Amino acid sequence: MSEKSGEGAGEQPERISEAEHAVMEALWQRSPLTAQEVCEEVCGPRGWSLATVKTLLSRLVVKQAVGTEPDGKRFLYTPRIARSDYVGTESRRLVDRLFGGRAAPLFAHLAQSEALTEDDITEIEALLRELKS
Amino acid sequence: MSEKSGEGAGEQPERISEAEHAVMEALWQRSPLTAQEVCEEVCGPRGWSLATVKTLLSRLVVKQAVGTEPDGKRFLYTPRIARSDYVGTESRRLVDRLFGGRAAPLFAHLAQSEALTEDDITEIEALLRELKS
DNA sequence: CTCCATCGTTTACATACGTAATCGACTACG
DNA sequence: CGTAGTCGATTACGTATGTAAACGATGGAG
Repeated sequence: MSEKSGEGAGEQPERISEAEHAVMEALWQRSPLTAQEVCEEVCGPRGWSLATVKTLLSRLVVKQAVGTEPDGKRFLYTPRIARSDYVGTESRRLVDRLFGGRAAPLFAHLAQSEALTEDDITEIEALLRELKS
Repeated sequence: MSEKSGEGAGEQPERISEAEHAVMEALWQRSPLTAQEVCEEVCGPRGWSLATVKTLLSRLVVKQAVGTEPDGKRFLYTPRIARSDYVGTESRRLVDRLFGGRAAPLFAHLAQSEALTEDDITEIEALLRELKS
């Protein structure tokens, strides 16, 4: 029994692609949703057809990123992973890949490239104050 | 003449994949390098063969991310895009995709997920002080 | 001059991703 | 009860990516 059917503990979640992520965002905003409803949220902005959304939803179900609950003849889809977890993983990946795991250089970069607004700075200062207490 | 041969101005650079990025890192560290030398840097850590590195280098040349300079019978490869540009683009993408383009929420997240070390905090404080002057 | 080591290039192939049409089942309407 | 619409599932297909072997040119060793 190498490991296959049991989901055990160390199940590093499968990667969610960019298109799939758009679907996740819709579900994180409001859930459960039907495929139709998800489409109403994302098909317009992305220029997708309902078929595309269905495909993405299936793939997300396979990846265990969303769960289904039968509702009559259709399904209701719900996120199975928290947005904060996803965001955390993705952020970490970037910081690891580009900044050797250190957050300060990322900050420095955003600062230099003027990606930080006045508000950002104010907010970050507040966060820092909070962290020190 | 739709647009094809001329690189004009608005050539948004083609996306660099993760494997390709590892090669770029080697070149950013030291360049120009031969394919062999790049392999010496990355083949070990990633478990790649020289053939793989050659493929990645060619693809990067096509994407205009690295340039070549003949040196006898082989080529010397040099990055054609600055690491800071790449890092900036990738950071921006993440911030846009996950934090609505605002940097502060990213920091809040890193802070909450304990991705910020004491040193990071100290450093960021220093950067903030600098920004305000 | 001949042969081998090496180059870069070409070809290969599996998986992932983006995007969608089609299909079989089922339900609601008439 | 038959039929049209809808649902999830299956199949499709092109490009990107990861990973590498095969190939043809060529330069250096003997």
